[in-house]
Amino acid sequence: MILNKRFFEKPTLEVAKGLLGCYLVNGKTVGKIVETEAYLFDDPASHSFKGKTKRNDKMFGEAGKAYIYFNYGMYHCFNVVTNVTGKGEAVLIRALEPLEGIEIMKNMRCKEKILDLCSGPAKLVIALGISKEQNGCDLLNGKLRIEEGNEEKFEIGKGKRIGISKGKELKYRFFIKGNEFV
DNA sequence: GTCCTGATCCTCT
DNA sequence: GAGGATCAGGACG
Repeated sequence: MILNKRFFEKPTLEVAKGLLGCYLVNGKTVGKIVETEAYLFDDPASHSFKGKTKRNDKMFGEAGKAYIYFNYGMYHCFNVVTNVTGKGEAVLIRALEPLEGIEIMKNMRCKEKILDLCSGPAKLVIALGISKEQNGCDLLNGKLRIEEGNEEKFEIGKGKRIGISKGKELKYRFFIKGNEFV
C-alpha cells in the first residue's frame, strides 16, 4: 500500500513515529524502517534552521518528497520532507531491517552480515542504491517510494538524536523497541 | 565488546 | 577556511 500524501503533511514528530514499521522501497530492494529522527524548522540542528539555501532547498518543498544531502565528504543521507510546503521540516531515516533484494544490498555494501547492511543513515542509502539524483523526487509512487507497513504491533522508543552538536537535548529520535536492526 | 582515528569534499561564511 | 544529521578499521581489554 502506497501512503497518502496527507500522512506526510502531519506534524513532523508524528510522521517520524508513523514511519516506523513502514517500508522504504528502491527498485528491487525493500527495507522496514526501524529508526528515524525528526528535524524541525525551529531546531538548531536542522539544515533548514538558517533559512533556505541551494543545498537544502528540497527540504522546503512539498511533503512526501525526498531530501538527500551529501556530507562528511563521502556519504549521503536520506530524508522525507514533512509538514506544510515551505516550512522546512523533514524526517531522517536512520536504520532499516532488510526485507527484499538482500543479495543486491550485500553487493552494494560489500558486506555479508545482514545486520551490517542498513544499520545507519549512510549505509542504507548505499545498500538500496539511492543516489543524489533522486533528491527531490516524489516518494508516493515511483522507483523510490515509501509503503505502508503491515499491522504488526511494537513499542516505540524515544531518545536524543545522534551525531549532532546543536539541539542535543531534544528527544526527536524514535525507534522500534527491541528490534535488533536499530 | 568499547574507544579512537582517519578518510574526504561540498557548502556556507 | 572551517566544519558537518558518518563509517570502517585498528588497538586494546
